[in-house]
Amino acid sequence: MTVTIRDVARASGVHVSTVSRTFSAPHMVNAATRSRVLTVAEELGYRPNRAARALTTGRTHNLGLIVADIANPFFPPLIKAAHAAARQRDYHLFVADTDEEPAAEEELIQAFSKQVDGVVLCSPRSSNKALERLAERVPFVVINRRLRGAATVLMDVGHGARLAVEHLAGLGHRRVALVAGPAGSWTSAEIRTAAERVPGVELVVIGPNAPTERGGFAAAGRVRESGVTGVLAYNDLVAIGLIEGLGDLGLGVPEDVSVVGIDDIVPGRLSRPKLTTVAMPTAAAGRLAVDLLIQEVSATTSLETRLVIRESTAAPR
Amino acid sequence: MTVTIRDVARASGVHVSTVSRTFSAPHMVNAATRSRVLTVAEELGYRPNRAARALTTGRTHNLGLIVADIANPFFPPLIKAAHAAARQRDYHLFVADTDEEPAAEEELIQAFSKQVDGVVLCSPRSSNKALERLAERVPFVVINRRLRGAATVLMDVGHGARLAVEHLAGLGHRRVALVAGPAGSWTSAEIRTAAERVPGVELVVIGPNAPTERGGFAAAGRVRESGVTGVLAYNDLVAIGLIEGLGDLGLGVPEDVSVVGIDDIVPGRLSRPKLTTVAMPTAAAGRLAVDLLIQEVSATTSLETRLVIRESTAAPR
DNA sequence: TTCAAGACTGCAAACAGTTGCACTAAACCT
DNA sequence: AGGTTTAGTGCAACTGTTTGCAGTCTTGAA
Repeated sequence: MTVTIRDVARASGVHVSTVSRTFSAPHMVNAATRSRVLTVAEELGYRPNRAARALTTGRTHNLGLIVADIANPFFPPLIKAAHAAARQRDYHLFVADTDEEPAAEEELIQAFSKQVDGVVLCSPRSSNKALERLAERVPFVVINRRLRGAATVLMDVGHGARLAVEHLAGLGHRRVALVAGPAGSWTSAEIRTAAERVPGVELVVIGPNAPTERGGFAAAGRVRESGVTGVLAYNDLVAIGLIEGLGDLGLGVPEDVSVVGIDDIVPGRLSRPKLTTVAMPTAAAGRLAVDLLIQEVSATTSLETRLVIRESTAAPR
Repeated sequence: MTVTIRDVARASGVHVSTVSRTFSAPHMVNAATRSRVLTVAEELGYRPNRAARALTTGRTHNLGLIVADIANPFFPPLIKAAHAAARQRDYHLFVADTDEEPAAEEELIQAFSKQVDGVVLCSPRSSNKALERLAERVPFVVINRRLRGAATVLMDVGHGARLAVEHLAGLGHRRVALVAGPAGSWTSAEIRTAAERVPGVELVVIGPNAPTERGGFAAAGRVRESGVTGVLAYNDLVAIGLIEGLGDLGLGVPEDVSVVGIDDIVPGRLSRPKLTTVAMPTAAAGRLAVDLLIQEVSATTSLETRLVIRESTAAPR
C-alpha cells in the first residue's frame, strides 16, 4: 500500500540501510548512488515515515504549544509565529487549549511528552511543583512566567506599564487608576509595581477584575467614583469594556477620561476610539520560544514592549 | 530510561502481549490480571508510546487542521472547537497555517499524510485536481468548499446573505450595495447570487475587494458614489473598514448608511457601532469536521447561519 | 609491491508496541 | 463421562527506520 524504504531499496538495487542514509546522513553515501536512490524515491513517491523514525531515534520532529484559550485574541499571533518558526525547521506543531484549567494543562503536557521533542507553555497556571516535576519528562520553554530550571521568554510588561503611566503623566494627568487583573496573576503584579513607581502621579488600584471585556465594563462605576482622569487597564479587553461602561455613564474617552490598554490585540485597533496600548511582542515570543526549544538552549530572555499611541488618550480637561 | 511495555510485563509477571491488551483491548483480559497490570503500570508511570503503536496499527490518533491564517479572527473559534472535539476522543491536533498560499497547503497535506489519521481543510485554495489527488493519500474533510468525493461541512452563507438583505429591505432600504470579496472566492459567489434574489431591493455590486479592513476602507468612496442607503459587506473586517472609511467621508453609520457584515467575529462585537452581522457557526463546523473525520463518515453537511442585529443598521432617512 | 587508511555499503539488531495463532484450563452441554 | 466451547494467556512475527559493526574495494604512501 504505502511505499517504504524497502521498496526504494529493491527498486534501486541497494540495501535499505543505504536508502536510510541517503535521507538521514547523505554525506555517507556515494554521490552516484545517492542520486539514483533519490530519483527512484521520487518516482515511487516515497516519504520517510516519521513515526518509525521516532521509534529508533527518539526524536519526533514535533513540538507542542499549550495556551489557555486559543480564541483569546492575545494568542493567535503567537501561535502563528510559533508555527512559522517550527515549519521553517521542518517541525510540526501540536496546539492545545487548556480552557484555563491547570489540570488540563498538566494532563496535556503529560500526553504530549512521548510525542514531541518539546513543548512551549504560555502563561502556565499550574503550580511550580507540578511544572518542575513535568519538566523531567519533556523539555519545555515557558512564556510569561518565571520558572527556575526552564528556558523562559518574558515580555517586559513592567516596562510597558511604566511607559503607559509616563505617557499619561506627560499629558498632564495627576491621578490615574490601575484597573487590575485577576488576583495572583504574575502579569498583574508586574504591572502594578511598575506603575506605582512612576513619579508625579498618584495611582489608585481598582480590582481585582476578571481579565475580560465584562470585567472592564463592571469596573466603570468605580473608576468614575475614584475621580481619576486617566486609567491603565490590565489588558485591551478590559480597556474596551471599560470604555463602553464609561460611555454608559456619560463619560467620553478620551475627552473625559483617557484609557490605555495592554497587549495590542486586533480588536483594539479596530474599535472606536482606537486604543492607545502597550504592544506585546507576542509573535517574537512565539518564534523565539520554538527556536529555543529546537536548539535546546536554556536561556531566559526578556522581550521589549513599546507604547503605541492612538486615540484613547488625551490631555485632561 | 523511559518505561516500556516490557518493564510493566516483567514487573507484573505477565507477557507483553497481555499488557498490550489491557490497554488496547481490555475486554480480552481477565479482570484480576487487568487490575494488577494497571496498578503496576501506574506505579511505574508507564504511558503507551503512540509512535510505536502507530507503526503497527497504522493509526496515529493525530489529526491535522489547516487554515489560511491563524491570526485571522475568523479561525480561532473554529480551531478551539476542533481541538476540544479531538481531545474528547483522545486525539491530538496539529494545526498549520498556509499563509494563504496554495503551494503551502499542498505541501502541508503531503507532510501530514503519514502522521495523521485525517486532516480538516478550511476553505482550501488549491485546485480541485490537486485536492483530489491528495485525497488518495489521506482522508480529509473540507470546510466551506464543495469538493466531490470528500466529506464536506458547509456554512450556509447564501441563506445568511439573504437574511441580511431582507433585514435591510424590511427597514425600508431600496438600493443596497454588496461590497464583494476577492474574485474567485466560493463564498463571495454564494453571497452574491443569494443577495441578488431578494425581491424589492436593487443590488449594486462593488468589487472585487481584498477581504480585509483595508479593502473595506478603500471601498468607501465607491459606496458613497453609488448612492445606496444600505450595504452588505463580504465579511466583518471589510464592514469595519468600510464604516471607518465612510466616517472619514462624513457619513455616519447607521444614520446615513446601514452596514451589515458577515462572520460575527469578536472585533465586530467590540467595535462602535456594534456590528449587525451574519453569524457563522464556526465552532460547530470545527467540531463537526473532526467528528466526521474520526468516525470516517463521508457526508456533506450544511450548517445554518443566522442574523444578529446590533447597532450598525437602522431605517434610512 | 605491500600495507594502511578511507570510503562505501551490507548485515542484523534494536526501537515499543500489536495481533494472528496456538495452547491450556475451566465451564458448559448432552 | 466425554466432547465442545470459551476465556485467558503466551509466542513470535511484523510495522518502517536507524545505526554500530564488519566487510569490500579503492586509493595513496612507503
